Amino acid sequence: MINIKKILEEKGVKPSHQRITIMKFMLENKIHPTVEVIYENIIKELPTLSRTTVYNTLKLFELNGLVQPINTGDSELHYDITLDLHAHFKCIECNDIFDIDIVNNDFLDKVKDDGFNILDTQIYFRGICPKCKEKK
Amino acid sequence: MINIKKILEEKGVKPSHQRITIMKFMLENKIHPTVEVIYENIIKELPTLSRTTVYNTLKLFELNGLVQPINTGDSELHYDITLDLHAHFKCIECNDIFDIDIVNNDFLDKVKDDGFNILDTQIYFRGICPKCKEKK
DNA sequence: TATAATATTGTAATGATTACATTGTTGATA
DNA sequence: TATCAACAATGTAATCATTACAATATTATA
Ligand SMILES: [Mn+2]
Ligand SMILES: [Mn+2]
Ligand SMILES: [Zn+2]
Ligand SMILES: [Zn+2]
Repeated sequence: MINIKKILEEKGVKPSHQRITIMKFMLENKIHPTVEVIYENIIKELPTLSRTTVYNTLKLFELNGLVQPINTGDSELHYDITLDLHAHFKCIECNDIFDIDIVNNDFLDKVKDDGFNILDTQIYFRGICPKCKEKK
Repeated sequence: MINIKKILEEKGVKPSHQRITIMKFMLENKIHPTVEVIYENIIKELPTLSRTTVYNTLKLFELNGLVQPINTGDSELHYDITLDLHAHFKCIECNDIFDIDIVNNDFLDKVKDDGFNILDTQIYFRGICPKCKEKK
């Protein structure tokens, strides 16, 4: 049983009821949700929740290194609770976003050697996932 | 001297005056421009040009494999006339977007082996470019 | 030329996100 | 415990890139 309160406090985020509930959802549902998805799932538990609070909270989490934003090119921004370097695969059939391990990151060295100071790396694939491929 | 009309026709795009001018700009300025940047640069030459036409034209180019959209996470979409697989580096100081060669793409094989059918690959770095790094 | 097909234009609508003002909550202090 | 300040949550209005749509212009065809 993880202590969500402690996780927030360690990053300097005051653990309000809403923030704890949102962080709990992120930790228990690693599906790269959008603000809307988070809102729809939590509103049952927190009937007075405002969409603005979800927007504010995710931005606050991002600012304090608790989540990272994932831009898949569609209109809504996704958020990822997993912070270590990994790629994403978005299936155009089922719309799921899969985590893809990066086995070796030698390709970063080449960029650094060329004098670029890398602060963030995003690798993103679009295509058809194994499950949807089989269905056809 | 390249024949822009032919480039468009080969992809099944009728070479109107506006489309030729926009394609010419893309070919002569490989800066990953946004719709707004394209519009601001071409309006001098085509005073009656509408922003909507630029939006429509770029979408048409994209649909016909003449450009690819580049999503850097900021509000506006960028377009790239270079279509072969390469990465992008956006400098947070000067906001320039640099092309980064991908020396080997073995990492794609791993994903394909896992049963994913890749249709598009985007690799994106954020950080500080060599020039801006030197200035500090 | 007449007519149909296509392209361009300008304005209005959309929709995700942000700004802002108000209200609510918490925690320290007297 | 009552007061007060700091902070958080809420709801509505504004923003802004993009798209939808209808009107007009241009081009191609007969
Ligand atoms: Mn992920
Ligand atoms: Mn490029
Ligand atoms: Zn799928
Ligand atoms: Zn720079």
